[in-house]
Amino acid sequence: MFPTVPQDVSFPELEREVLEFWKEHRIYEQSLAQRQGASRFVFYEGPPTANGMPHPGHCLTRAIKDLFPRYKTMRGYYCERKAGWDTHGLPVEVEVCKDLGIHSKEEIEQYGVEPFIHRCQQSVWRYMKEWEQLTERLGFWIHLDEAYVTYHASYVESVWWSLKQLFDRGLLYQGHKIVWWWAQGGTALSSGEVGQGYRQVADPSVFVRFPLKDEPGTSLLVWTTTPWTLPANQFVAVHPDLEYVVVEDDRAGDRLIVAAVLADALAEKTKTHFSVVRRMMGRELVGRRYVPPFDFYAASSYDRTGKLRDGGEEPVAWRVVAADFVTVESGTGLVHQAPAFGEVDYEVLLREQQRFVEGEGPELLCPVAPDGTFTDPVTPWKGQWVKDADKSIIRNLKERGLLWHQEQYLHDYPFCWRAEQDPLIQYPRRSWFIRTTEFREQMLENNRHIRWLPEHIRDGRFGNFLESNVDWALSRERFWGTPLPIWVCEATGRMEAVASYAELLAKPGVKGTEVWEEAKRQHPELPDDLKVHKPYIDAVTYDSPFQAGARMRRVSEVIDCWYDSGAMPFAQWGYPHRGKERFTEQFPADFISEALDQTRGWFYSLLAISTMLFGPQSQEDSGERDPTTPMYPWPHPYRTCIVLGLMLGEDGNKMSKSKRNYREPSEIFDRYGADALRWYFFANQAPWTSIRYREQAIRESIPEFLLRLWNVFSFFVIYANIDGFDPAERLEGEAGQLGPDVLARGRGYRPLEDRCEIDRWILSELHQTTAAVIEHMDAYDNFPACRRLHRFVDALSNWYVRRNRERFWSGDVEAQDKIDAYWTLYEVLLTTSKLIAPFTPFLAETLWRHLTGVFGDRAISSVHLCDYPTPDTKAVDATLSQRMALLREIASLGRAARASAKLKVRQPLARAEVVLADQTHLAWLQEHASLLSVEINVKEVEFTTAGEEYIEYKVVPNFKRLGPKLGKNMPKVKQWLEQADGAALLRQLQQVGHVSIELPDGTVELTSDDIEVRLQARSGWTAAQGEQTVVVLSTELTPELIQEGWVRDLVRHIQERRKAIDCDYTDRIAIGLVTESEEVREAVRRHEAYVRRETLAESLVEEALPDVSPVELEVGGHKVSLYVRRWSPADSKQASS
RNA sequence: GGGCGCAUAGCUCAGUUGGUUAGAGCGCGUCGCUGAUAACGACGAGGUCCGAAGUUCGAAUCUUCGUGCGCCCA
Repeated sequence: MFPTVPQDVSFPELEREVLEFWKEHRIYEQSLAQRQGASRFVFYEGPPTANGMPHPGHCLTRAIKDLFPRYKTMRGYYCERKAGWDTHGLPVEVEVCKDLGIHSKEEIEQYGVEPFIHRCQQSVWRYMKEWEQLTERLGFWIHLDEAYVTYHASYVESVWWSLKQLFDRGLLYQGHKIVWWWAQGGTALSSGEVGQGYRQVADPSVFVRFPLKDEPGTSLLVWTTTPWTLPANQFVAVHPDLEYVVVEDDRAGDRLIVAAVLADALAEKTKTHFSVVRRMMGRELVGRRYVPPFDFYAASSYDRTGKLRDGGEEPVAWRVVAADFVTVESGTGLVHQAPAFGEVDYEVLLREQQRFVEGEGPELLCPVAPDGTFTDPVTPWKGQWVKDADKSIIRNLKERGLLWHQEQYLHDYPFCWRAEQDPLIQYPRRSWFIRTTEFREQMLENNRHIRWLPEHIRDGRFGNFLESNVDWALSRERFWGTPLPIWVCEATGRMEAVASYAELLAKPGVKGTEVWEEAKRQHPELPDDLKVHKPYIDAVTYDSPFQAGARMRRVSEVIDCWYDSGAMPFAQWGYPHRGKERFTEQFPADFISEALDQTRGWFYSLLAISTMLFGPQSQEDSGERDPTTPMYPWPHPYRTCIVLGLMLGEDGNKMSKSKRNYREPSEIFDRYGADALRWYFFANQAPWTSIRYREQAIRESIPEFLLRLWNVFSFFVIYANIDGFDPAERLEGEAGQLGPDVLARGRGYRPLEDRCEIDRWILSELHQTTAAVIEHMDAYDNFPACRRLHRFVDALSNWYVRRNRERFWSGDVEAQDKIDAYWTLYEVLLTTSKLIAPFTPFLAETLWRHLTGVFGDRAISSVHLCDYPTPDTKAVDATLSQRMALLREIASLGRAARASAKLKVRQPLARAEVVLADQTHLAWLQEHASLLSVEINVKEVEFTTAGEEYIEYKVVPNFKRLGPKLGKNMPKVKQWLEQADGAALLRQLQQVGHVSIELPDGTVELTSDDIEVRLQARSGWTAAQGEQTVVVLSTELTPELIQEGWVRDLVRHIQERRKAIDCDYTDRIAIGLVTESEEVREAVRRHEAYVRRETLAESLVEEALPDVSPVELEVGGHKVSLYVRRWSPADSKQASS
């Protein structure tokens, strides 16, 4: 006996049982163990941060990450799944600062770096439990207890090793980076933080004359909203392809140069008039020298020149340069450049520096201290906060006659998100860079070998990003991160990188390790991982190899945590200090997947680091590639990457907790279950389309798929139990995975070819589905795979079971046809549970365990330990599938025809005539008329291809075939066919084999392959038409047919009563019928056997049953009182006596 | 401002190499079926396939331009 299937199934409840089963029997571990030694399928987990709560978007990522490893495992691969956590970085520091109620770097230092770091380390795990619960509840199989953690010492040391490689190859260098700087707090802000602090303010907007050096009386008119940056001016930028004009200002009488299109608007500003003197393109201005607004620097070096790389000399600064970013949206078309205080300006400086021989080009001029006050040589405002100096600077310009115009300008400007009064400024900081630009070509080449899904990421978003690669700004002036492992000689400034803590300890004259030892003594609970972190690592110094007596001290920075995550292919194993073998086995990854926002994040950091480390030596590396570091062919470190779309909330906005536009994942699991959520993700759209999270759609995946399959399963169990069909009792010995080979040993299991057509059909569908699912999944395309599964379950439920009910519920228990039906459905259900296992692992497991439990230990205990089914091409019968599809279409037309005649299906009809466009399947359909007659409840079905009585033939060209042949004549042929007599045409085709059409430019011969026949029902018939078929119904009703309809109505009412009085499927009943209608009584008498068979009635009497309350019905317009009660053993005795 | 993507039924989305009746689910209405079925089936209403131009015998599909939205960057 199969375990009884619960009446009201609760998927969440079943899933909890499955989770317990998996845990108790370590199914995941077993699934791995049994693939030990098989080819590997390598998966990398992109580490989430447990510092924030997981939301439905994370469920999608984790569901996809689970799907393919499960699939590949069932397909025979060995797929390890090591979890990971991203633990470093500013977000963690910010959380801790929030708790402490502090903000600035200074405040952190006051609080103490040491206790601060301790708090960071603890804060990392804030939502760990939620993440682990979600992971497990979703059914994401991954080794959580062996997760890699980016702050762990072994991880940090791996990162150090990689950085030392880069350092030794000359790929790490120091430069400037222009950052958004909070001067009062002494800290840079991340782009996220800057984004939060924008607000609209009015700033001074000034138009300043920069007189041309060699053309007295003519000035560049330059615009800026940050007057305080004017003392640091180094260039003026123009757009090379923009037209500029020299104008005479009627008011002032001097000449100005501005962008041509802006001239009028500018004149308007000062109510003056410009007369154009001369026109020129921006590029003609390039190189012209001007007098800067202040001479703090120019006084001493205005005439300084430098040697250019391609020969010649040029003044280093205060000249016009070309730049594409110049626009005419506002200002004058000439842009003041202060490279110290603008990121774009700084790029201009870098570009200029590139043109000069090293050391000869312009230097960065920065007369502002980190606290935001002016320094030397800007003596007049020295010590003043730059923003406060604006007014005084403007006054100064005015006094010297350089200020052409001044106004207020409303724009968005960032302020510190915590200290709202403090405007941020762009400010240069010393920073460490990785020379990634030198690997641009290699990264692009590597990228070309990656399989991206969707494809456009490769040449689109990601490719473009690589094209415009800039050096990776690696360092962060923060506290909680991987310390940059570079030690500097305090005397010579020379540096070296260190690859591990052990290497550091082995240095001569090491001191400072006691700081950590002391901390550990005081707080024994501190994890040892902290010793490689600030502040402990900063205390470690050693003797300089560069100068006797000098010490080596670590630089103060930590690194960008994106570098951490990109190092995971080797750092997760602690490579190369340990785990060499693990690394080699698990590199590169076959598959990774994250959301689109990772293009510039993890996808990039992985690719960049791997390309530099494990790719060939770049031509410009100044050092030597370490020969012990392996080199890999492209692509690495990942071969396939599914880029998931972003998930929006219910309202179409970004998911946000405060907007409550989504429900917590845990609640979704409780309401609908993990399978419902997973199926919603997998089966509703390609994973890379951005999706709108819809709870309704999650709910719908239950009836649409899960429940539909469940009902088929429940149907099978109910009848198998009633009939005592027990596969375990029919099958001796080992049952294993219960594949076709095993089932074939079952008693009564007949080879496919002996079974009836509909059994062969559903198995053919099953194998076709299997083949298609495998094909799609091998291409990482879960969406079409799910559609095929969905279609199959629909066919199973709505055709196979529906059309085979009688086989299950009537007849001899041992009849071969019935046994065939059981074996067929059993096999289909088993295979289906394997097919869906990677997608909806819980339902699959429940089905499997219910279906195979009867075998006890003889069968594999979990579907996830089975192999994925393989299609048997011999079982596939494409013609049969096609024919059955046609039959289903005809049935559907039959129902449509009934509906249009308002004849309900319970009313039997005498005849249906099916007219077909061609006779290909005619004979087959005739053989299956009975299937149809039951389905649409007609006594007789006839098929014909000659139905001119009911229909008209319309002949249309086969466009796909004829198009290339006929070309421009296509419309003429179409028209000709439209006008022709379809029936005559068909006759001619059948008899002669072709028709000839005369066209102005020749004759066209058409065979029957060149045309398609469409049918159109003639009016006046109860008919429904498809493209190739018309179904015509005979609507004439005889008294016999009407009576039969009544009886079927009655049977339905009785069945409803059975349900209402809670009868078991096999319970017998007694029926009493009381009606005044002799016609109804006669109908019942005539069909008594049928009624009793259908309703399992032991007795059927024309009187009231004692002690039973009747239900009042109407049958064919006649009142009927119906009495139904359960038949009891006592009744049997009475009856027999 | 640049890059990438998206735009198809009231809603959420499919639509295979261009082929002539553009589909599904949900929702709505009508009818039906049901002793596996919180189901299911049929029918109906609902579409300028974002707009314009082009290529083609033929365009939701290819090209160009434009509009709107999203994301990333500036």
